[in-house]
Amino acid sequence: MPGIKEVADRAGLSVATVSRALGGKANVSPKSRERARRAAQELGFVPSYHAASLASGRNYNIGLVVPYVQRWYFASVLEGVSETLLDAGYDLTLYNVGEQTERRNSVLNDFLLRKRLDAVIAVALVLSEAEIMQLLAVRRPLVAIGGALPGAASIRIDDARLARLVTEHLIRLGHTRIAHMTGDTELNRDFKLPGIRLSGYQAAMAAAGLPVHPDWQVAADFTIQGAYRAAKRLLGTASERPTAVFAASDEMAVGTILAARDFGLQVPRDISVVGLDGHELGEAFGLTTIDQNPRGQGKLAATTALELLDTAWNSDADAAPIPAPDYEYPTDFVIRTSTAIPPTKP
Amino acid sequence: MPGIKEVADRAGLSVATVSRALGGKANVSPKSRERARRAAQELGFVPSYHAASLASGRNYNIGLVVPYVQRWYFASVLEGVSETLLDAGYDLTLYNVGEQTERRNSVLNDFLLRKRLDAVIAVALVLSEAEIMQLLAVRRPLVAIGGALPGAASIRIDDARLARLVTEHLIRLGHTRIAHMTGDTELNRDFKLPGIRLSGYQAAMAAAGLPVHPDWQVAADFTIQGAYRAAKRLLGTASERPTAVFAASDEMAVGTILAARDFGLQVPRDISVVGLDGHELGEAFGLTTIDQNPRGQGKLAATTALELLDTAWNSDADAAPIPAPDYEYPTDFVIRTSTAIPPTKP
DNA sequence: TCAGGGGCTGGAAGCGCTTGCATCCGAGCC
DNA sequence: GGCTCGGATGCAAGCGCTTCCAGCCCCTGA
Repeated sequence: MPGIKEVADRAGLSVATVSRALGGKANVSPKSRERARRAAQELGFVPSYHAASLASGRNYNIGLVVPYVQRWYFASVLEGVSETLLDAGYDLTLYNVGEQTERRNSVLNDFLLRKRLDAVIAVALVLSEAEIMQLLAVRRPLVAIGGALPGAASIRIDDARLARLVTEHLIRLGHTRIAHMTGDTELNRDFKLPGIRLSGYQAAMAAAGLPVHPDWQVAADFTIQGAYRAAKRLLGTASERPTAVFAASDEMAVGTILAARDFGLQVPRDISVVGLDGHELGEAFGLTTIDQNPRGQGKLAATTALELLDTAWNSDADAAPIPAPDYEYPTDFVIRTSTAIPPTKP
Repeated sequence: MPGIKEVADRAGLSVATVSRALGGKANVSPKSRERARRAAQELGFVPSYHAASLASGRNYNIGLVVPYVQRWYFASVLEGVSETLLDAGYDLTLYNVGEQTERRNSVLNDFLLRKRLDAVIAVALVLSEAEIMQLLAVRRPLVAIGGALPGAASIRIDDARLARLVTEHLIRLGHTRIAHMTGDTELNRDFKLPGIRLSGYQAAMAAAGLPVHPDWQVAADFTIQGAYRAAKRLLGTASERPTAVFAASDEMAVGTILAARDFGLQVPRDISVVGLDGHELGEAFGLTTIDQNPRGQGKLAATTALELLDTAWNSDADAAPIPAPDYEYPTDFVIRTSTAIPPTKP
């Protein structure tokens, strides 16, 4: 495998000049640059990232921490981040930490801090203050999506407000018996999202003076199949069946629609269903939802991380800490055909 | 940030001994090892991966190349790989290359060869012989899943045989008008899987002497929503409606079931549907399918890569190339309630 | 004409580890 | 008791780059 030395020899230049030439640095004559390029090309030279990182302190590698790659939201964020980073010539190191706190911690300690990541993007990650301090102490950009981390840059949507919005949509249509399918937090107590969306629902109901029957709050695991089972319970046994369901995710909304169909209920004639996410599947089900475009959020997060890195590298090491931006990502209320006025009493 | 030098000073040992102690190498007295450990602990020392890699040639980093993280199959493989690697203390560098050949190539050239990956796991990746040579030339383990690469280790299932199996299941039930929903290869001509499963279907039909009506072969993009649209075309316009559909993936099978329901067709009374994959969603739909456990395949692929690395590092650099194992992953025929005997003619 | 200055270049010092080699020491042996 | 042997240790040479710094050359302006 050729090293930069071989390239230098072949180009008739010094190692230093070749390094500058290939690295796009200034102070290299066009002629030398071209010679270096050609020599590298001919030898099939590929610089060693490790050596370059060691010498320069830059890694061109950003870490992404997600709890569940399998789920639509996280996979979408991942996709967005991946695309942006790939285009920028950065590597993406993925930490799919799952719900086990233990693994999450070992990831934080053993990996994130090992000086090989330039920045970290954390999706729906809840950290203790000490952990955040630890991460910020290494002076690397930290970007949070789907759950802010104090001190870190963040891309977020106002989940409480959006949850309230969709609930109000149902209320405005005339519904009074509105159920909510929330997220299961048994497996991961750190996962705050379900609680936030739930609070938006409750706020809207309270503001409208509507009762929330305990049976109308069910929990599922954010998957279609989980929601399907939960909705069967909801629609099968609720003493007074709700006329509308707000599911905390589109996948769960779809599961709910499927369960409703199984009971012979027509959506939206007999029951209205709304979700919140913007899942591609929503269209096939005519699902009314709010599109939060997680892929776009991922792209924005990656861009933000890259920008922060740029600023960091172009400023003094002892300069004031860079202020971390906080973006509220725009969302889109998509009204389709899964919502309508409630059925008139038979 | 403390370096190994600080640890050595604090422990009253040499840098060399500390390195050996923390690296778990032999020839270190228990006492020194303990002292080194404690000093490292107290200083919060974290070794620099780059320096270690540069010096040792090991990266503790494995690359995973997938076309679409968003899809169930790939996300599942990713999950399996990720879990195994995390447990082994390895990093996972993800390359979500998408369908663009251009990006795929730049990934191969600029990233994979940059000496920072110990091994590469490629999912459903089709490479030219030259590309494979290039990858193997760097003498790093290469493991393929979902599409073998000549010369590389591979984890695979016999897609043609399995496709034939599910088709035969329908034939055995008495179906003669069996449609097939295949994969869309427009976006990515490299994606061979749809063709292979299609051939299994055709083989089974031919062997049974059954006709394959041109209208009975439709294509979709492997998503529920895509299959839903395609199935609407299939079931809406087919001159003679099929009594059974074999969808090339579970997601497409689900889309087909949804479309059938929209036409007032009951599954399996009016129409039988089978998939092939083992998607978690299958259970909620009573889907008959073959479970190929991609998560398990991912775990096996990671394990294989780690084993190959072990062997490589414990053998001479000039030793004979390590034979690449080829595993056929076991599958599981899951018969549920989406298949039954065909309806009797009205 | 000559000093000054800026653009290029190359030498060499690291970056922070790992590891081959030489050294040292204590235990076991004759 | 002297000698051998092997485990434990430290020294120092890298790993393959980047970048500081000094030096060179040539162009400009006085």
